[in-house]
Amino acid sequence: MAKRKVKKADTRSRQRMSAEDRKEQIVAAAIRLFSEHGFESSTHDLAKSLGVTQPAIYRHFPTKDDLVNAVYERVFLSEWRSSWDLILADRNVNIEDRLSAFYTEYTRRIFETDWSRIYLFSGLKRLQINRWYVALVEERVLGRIGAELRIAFGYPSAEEVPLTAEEIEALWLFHGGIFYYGVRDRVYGITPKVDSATAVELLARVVVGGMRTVLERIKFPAMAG
Amino acid sequence: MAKRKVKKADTRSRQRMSAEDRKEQIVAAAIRLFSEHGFESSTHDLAKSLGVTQPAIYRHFPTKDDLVNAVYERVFLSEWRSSWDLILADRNVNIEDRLSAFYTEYTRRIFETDWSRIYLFSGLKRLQINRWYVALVEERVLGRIGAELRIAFGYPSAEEVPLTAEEIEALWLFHGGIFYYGVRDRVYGITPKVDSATAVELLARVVVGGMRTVLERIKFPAMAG
DNA sequence: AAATATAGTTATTGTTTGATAACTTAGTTC
DNA sequence: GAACTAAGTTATCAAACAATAACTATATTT
Repeated sequence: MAKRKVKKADTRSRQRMSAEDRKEQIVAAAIRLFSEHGFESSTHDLAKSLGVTQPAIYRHFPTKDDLVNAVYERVFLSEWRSSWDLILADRNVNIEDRLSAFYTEYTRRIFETDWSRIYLFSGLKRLQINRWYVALVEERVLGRIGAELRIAFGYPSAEEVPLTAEEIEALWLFHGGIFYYGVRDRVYGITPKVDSATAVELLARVVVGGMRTVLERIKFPAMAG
Repeated sequence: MAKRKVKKADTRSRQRMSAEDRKEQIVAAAIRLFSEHGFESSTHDLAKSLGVTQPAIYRHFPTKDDLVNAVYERVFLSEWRSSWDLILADRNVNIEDRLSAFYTEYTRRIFETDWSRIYLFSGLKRLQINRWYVALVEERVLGRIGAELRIAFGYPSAEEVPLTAEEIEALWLFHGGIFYYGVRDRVYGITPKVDSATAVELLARVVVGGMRTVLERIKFPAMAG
């Protein structure tokens, strides 16, 4: 990988890659480039970063749009780790520690520089894929956390009394809060004063403290007194 | 404004604007265009939206970059309302209501579609202006709120014991949370299930509940017990 | 009403961009 | 080892872009 650049002018001895490998490599380089300069980055620059000519990209992707879509898929459709669900569901652990453990894992993904920047670049286009992702978070993260908090605090379960819009929205405040920690760091390039582990601990703490206050003010029909 | 388009071909009767007015008009149109499609929007499209030719813009702005900077200034340097400071400082009102009132006013600005989208577009460029704005928020919003919470909860004042990095970061979680409410709505185009007034009320509630928990765990040197 | 200043136009330029066509050569198949 | 496949190149294109030059016509000044 480092050696190729040396034999720059001598195209005769250039290594050729399998279509599959090259395609992967192009997507990976595109993610790096797009996350830094947006999806308007030129295919010429992309090719340069790979040490190939610009038409070479068009052998693997019919249009630039196809490449962009491949980037979306690679970034957003990277599989949802089922271990994340398990962390939240483990009632042997207290809820604050579960939240801390979950967000430690989850932020490992969303705090990746590439991930958060690509997410915002695409979000600004109001794409369907962002709507889909937001719905996913609401269902698999916030819905789960909301349900566990109900149990932890001794309120009716989410099966008995579905989570209210206020509960979900309050959970969005916290979720958005930790996401925005990553935005300040990775997107704006402003290093926060506390490291991400501390931020996650703080998050777990304020979720518990804050949601207790939210739940106190909800009138649950089936409750005594 | 509506009439001009009719006499399209007849340049003889076109109204001319003063340089000052036209400059204002161009900036206003640029904010609309850039907030929707980013700063890479073409000067041709901008001119079209104004019903003038593209070189006309270059009479008022030497380069596109100068226009972009004019947009930054207009969006970010819109004056800081001193009434915002007063709302937070009024100790005759309980802290939750103050927070609610403050964020009602503050979100009126940051939830403007133009504002939040331009903010993110420029943030993705890691511009100095975003660093400056983040520092402003930290000082004039979070610093103030943190200080008032200390008083409200009976802890040592921020003058006696400066706010800790954890306190500021916890306040960032909430602030980022409400900002992200606006992002979901205005940037991604996904309408949240509760309106912004409710979101602000929830915010005030969880700030009070959450920060109480955060402050409980801080060891204040001068405290008895 | 002539002279001056200037907002806006038409026409054009040099670059950058996504994309295509025709060719070359590295690797594989028989 | 000849024939074939396909990864990659060179050369080129048309459209879109920021920017400039030269001109036109509308105000304002005198």
